Amino acid sequence: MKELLYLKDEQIKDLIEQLFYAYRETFADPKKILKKHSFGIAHQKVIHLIERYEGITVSGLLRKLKITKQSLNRVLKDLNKNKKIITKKGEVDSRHKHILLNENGKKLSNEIFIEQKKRIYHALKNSNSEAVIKFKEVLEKIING
Amino acid sequence: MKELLYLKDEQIKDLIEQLFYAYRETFADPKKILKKHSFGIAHQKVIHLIERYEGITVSGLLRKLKITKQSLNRVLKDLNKNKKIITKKGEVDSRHKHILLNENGKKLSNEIFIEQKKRIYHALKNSNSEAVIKFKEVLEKIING
DNA sequence: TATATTATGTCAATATAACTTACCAATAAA
DNA sequence: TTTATTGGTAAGTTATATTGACATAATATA
Repeated sequence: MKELLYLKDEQIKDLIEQLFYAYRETFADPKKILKKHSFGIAHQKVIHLIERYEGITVSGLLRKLKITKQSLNRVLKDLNKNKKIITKKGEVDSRHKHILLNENGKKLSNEIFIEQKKRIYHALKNSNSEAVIKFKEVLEKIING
Repeated sequence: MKELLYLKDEQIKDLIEQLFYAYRETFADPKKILKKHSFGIAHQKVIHLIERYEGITVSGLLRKLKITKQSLNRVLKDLNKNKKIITKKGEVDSRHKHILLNENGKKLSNEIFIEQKKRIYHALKNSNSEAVIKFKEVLEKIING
């Protein structure tokens, strides 16, 4: 039977640690830009999701972020007050509130992405396409338990 | 010239998002165990590092965690009060304080790891060794900017 | 139609993890 | 001897999130 070195505890611990560093660094990169707008990592994540899932509802955000609505509401209020988002009442189900970035928000979203992109871009550029595919595959498996 | 699909913005955004989910889920798994000891994710990270780098110094932890010493000190005090760690004055440089887990701490560290391991283990088990190697390679590149 | 559920919002209090600024003592290095 | 490093501490603040309770409107279901 083949020895599965990468299933050894030390390897797994190493991976857990690296996952932490990779997450932290990736999400720390746009800090300065956020600070200029008095925003933090919570706003960053919400902006990211609104950009990617245009028209996402409040409950949609809650499911993705896994935070309480009180917590999310603070962030949405900030984004609203600073004129980064607009909302639209659901046409089918008028309880739904769909959230979108306005021009101002799109601009900020892009500034954030430019900063965050650098690190990932360089990492992927220095890897081959197969490595990137494998990387995403493993990530996916980690997420889905 | 070859189209590098994985370098497209949408792919990079996807990856950023997945990195967040993977980190969050991985570090959320041992929550219940930590709660039993009135510890949080900050304690979890410190315990992890002390276990992996036995005898690590305070400044060593600070470099890895990238937090302030006031913040770290709160955690170390908690771990001390709850008899999870011991400290040793440096023999070469007596300014250094080396931190180690005692039996109690090792036991807790292991309980935490068992929970955290499941998710990663299954992800790796369902990937081939090459995928795992590639995964770590890309992670490393992300960390090192 | 009456009732239950869902989606959203809000108030109040609390917790966790971090921060800033400042200062101090011991030790080691230049 | 001056300077830098290592560690500790005090006081106050901020960011993000929590719990629990309550409220309104809209939709779904019995």
